[in-house]
Amino acid sequence: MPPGSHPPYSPDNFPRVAVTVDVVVFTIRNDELHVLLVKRGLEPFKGSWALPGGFVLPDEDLDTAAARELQEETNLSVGGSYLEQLGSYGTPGRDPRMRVITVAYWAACAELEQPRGGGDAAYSDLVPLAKIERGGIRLAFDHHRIVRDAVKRLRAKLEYTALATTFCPPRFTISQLRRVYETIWGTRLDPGNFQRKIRRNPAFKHVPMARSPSPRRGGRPASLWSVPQRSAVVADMSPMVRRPVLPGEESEE
Amino acid sequence: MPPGSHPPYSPDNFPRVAVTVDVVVFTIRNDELHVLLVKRGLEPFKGSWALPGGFVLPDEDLDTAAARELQEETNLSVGGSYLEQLGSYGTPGRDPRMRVITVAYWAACAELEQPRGGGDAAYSDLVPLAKIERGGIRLAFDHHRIVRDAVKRLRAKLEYTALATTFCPPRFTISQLRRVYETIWGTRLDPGNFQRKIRRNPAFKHVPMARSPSPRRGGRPASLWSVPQRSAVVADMSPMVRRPVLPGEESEE
DNA sequence: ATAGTTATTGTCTGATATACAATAACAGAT
DNA sequence: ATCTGTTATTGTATATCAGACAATAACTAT
Repeated sequence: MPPGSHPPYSPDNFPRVAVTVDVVVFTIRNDELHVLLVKRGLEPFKGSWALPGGFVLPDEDLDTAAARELQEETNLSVGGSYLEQLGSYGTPGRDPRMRVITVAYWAACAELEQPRGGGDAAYSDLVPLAKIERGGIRLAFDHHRIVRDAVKRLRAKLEYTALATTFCPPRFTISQLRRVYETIWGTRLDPGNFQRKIRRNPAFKHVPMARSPSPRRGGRPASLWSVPQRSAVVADMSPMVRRPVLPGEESEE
Repeated sequence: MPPGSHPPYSPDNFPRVAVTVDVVVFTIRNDELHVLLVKRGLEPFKGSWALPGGFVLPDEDLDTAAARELQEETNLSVGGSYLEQLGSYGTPGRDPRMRVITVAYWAACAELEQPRGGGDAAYSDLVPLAKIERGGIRLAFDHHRIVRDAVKRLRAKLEYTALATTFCPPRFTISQLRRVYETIWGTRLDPGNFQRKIRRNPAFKHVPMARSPSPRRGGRPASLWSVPQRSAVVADMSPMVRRPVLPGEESEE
């Protein structure tokens, strides 16, 4: 067979491959970025943490499969969160049993209830990303790489979209939103400049009359904002500049 | 079966899926952006244009499969071009024969020789993107959507990387590079400001002594530049702003 | 009333984009 | 050699914007 030829293209003659979707679900809890993981109950990697995921069903679109996995693991409708395809991973041997190609997705969610281990997962939980990045958690398959890629994309996307709002409730204060940036980027942003940045962006709408509920430790109550157009969340916005972490600033307080 | 359950995960029990890679190969010819297409010789969509692509081989990584397809169709080593995963497309029914999920890639190449129809393609050719965007070409499967997504990504990536250089020879003039931007964005950029922009970027190195060969119709000869670090091609650069097309400017000359 | 805290607005400075003018360095024609 | 046309490159002025940081505003708690 000359190089470049392919096996005949018929339903009975093609390489045997399984296709799954895996989802990197991000949420913020206690001002820390967390990722939803499941503890594997079966070999291989039994007992390791892994990304929630599973087979793409025979008549299911990829996006649908990812939304279903997200739903199954979080009991959260996709409506309130953001879900985006990250990329596909198919290095031979990534699953020791057989050839598995996974289409990875990532999701940004506001406030998740404590996971209860739905689906076929033995157990699931939110794990601080810092712990994963520090290498404190062994992930199954190539899921460490997938998480790394997802975090990179998340951080990049905050710069030029209003995606940070998906980590907030529908109505939020500008400070809450700033906190999201600071948490995910690990930086500190100037409150005044951030304020202007948001107010100048027409995608953000003032919620009239509304004031932030009970400020925790005093302070002027903040006005509430929302992004009425769901589409505006991913629309380009003038870039939010990512400042480097100042030494000693990480461990403040 | 409760909702959220999956079929048992074993080599003999998983949905039957075929996985292919398709590549959107971009190149510039006569100051026009072109896409490499193949004319299908077999049903379905026999006689239609389609993206070059094929099965992922049993022991092949996804990137490798894409590079192989690129190589087969262009006789071009991947070294001289840029290849990146675009995303996966797996809507049920996108291939009428069976469930096929394709991992799409896109590539940017300088100067392709006239395609000769290698691989299993009946015939291949470079087609002006404008013709595709105008709807003047019927593409097989969901390849129209894939091309649209690839173009979007290409245009976006020019803004904040030095990727435009992959459409140029190893040593190029700043005007050549500007032409690439103008061609792909369909805009006109200020020569003076563009010049400064490039010169200020440390990724671009002056080729000492070298002058551009024979200017076509007179004019001061330009100095030559290169991007020595391959990695710098995809490194962030200060954004190149995309200007809207001025009315009547498209059809100038 | 006072101190402490967060929200919001003002101000200043430096960097950068953009428009556009001015030079520089060539080819070709006269 | 001079003049004209063309492209490359440098200058300049204006507007905008980010970033630092000061000043108010509007609360809570004491």
